[in-house]
Amino acid sequence: MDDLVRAGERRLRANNKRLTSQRKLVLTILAEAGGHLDAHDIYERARQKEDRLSLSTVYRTLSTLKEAGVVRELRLGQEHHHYELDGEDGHSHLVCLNCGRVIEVDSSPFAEAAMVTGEEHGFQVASAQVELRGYCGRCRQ
Amino acid sequence: MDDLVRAGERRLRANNKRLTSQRKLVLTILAEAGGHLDAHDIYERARQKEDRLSLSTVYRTLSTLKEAGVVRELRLGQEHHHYELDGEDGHSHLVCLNCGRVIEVDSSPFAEAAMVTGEEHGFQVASAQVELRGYCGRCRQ
DNA sequence: CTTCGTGCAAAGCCTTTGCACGTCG
DNA sequence: CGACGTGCAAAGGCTTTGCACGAAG
Repeated sequence: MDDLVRAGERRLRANNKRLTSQRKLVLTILAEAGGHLDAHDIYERARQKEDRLSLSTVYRTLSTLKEAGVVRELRLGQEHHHYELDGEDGHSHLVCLNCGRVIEVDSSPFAEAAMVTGEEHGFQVASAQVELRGYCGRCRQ
Repeated sequence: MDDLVRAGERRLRANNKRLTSQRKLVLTILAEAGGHLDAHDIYERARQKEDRLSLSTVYRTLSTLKEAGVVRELRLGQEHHHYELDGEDGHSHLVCLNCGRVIEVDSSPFAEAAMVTGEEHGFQVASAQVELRGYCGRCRQ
């Protein structure tokens, strides 16, 4: 988990970005959460840690991290964005239409289809985002 | 193409929704476009047809059509939504990170993986949205 | 030191909503 | 006619931006 933070820090350096306390904080929060958070979540958690961090900085930091390839931006059926650390493993999301729960799953089953589809259209695929909507086990009764 | 409009109209009826000139217009525009449009696109095209249609009505109509299962809401890497008629055929999108072009492709290659992934997690998949990001043929040099 | 990042507040964009009027059925 | 849909304008939520101050390298 700390590794993820360090990897992120290294990547910032590689992109000639300064390593500020705010950026470390955002990285740490994302690593601790493990999953998808939105900008406001991050802001709230930062405040609980008694750190100072403005919401604009959260957005700017996320944007920076996204450009540096450290963070991935998601759209999970909500109106606003969610973010998660971009580890080696891509993962997809199952969104329950009833309770709103989001399950993260391995997306390797989709990787091959993505490659094939891309090639058919002369398209070089950099990343795939798969979102499956439906009903989770609990809500299926 | 007219068939799609008629199917949409039938579906509105089935949902006890009135068939107003504005709703017909939105349906027609979506059918003519064949692909993904955002709310503002629809609004602009309506004005070119010299019809009166407010932007709020576009949004309300899209919301109605979405509930009735006539229209599908997409998030194509842009900040805002896009919409398209929900035909039998699902399709996925290839988004070029360089020029922003969006290519629509058949998504049946992903259907099986979606089923399998869903079942593994006790999840009943209702719909899948796949977005591949990368670089299109033109931009690859 | 110089450049880049931050905080604050204000603006921006897309989208939703309240209200009175118009239209469908 | 009566309920539902529309237009307009205003409000709302998330996100971005301008500016002066503060921190990183």
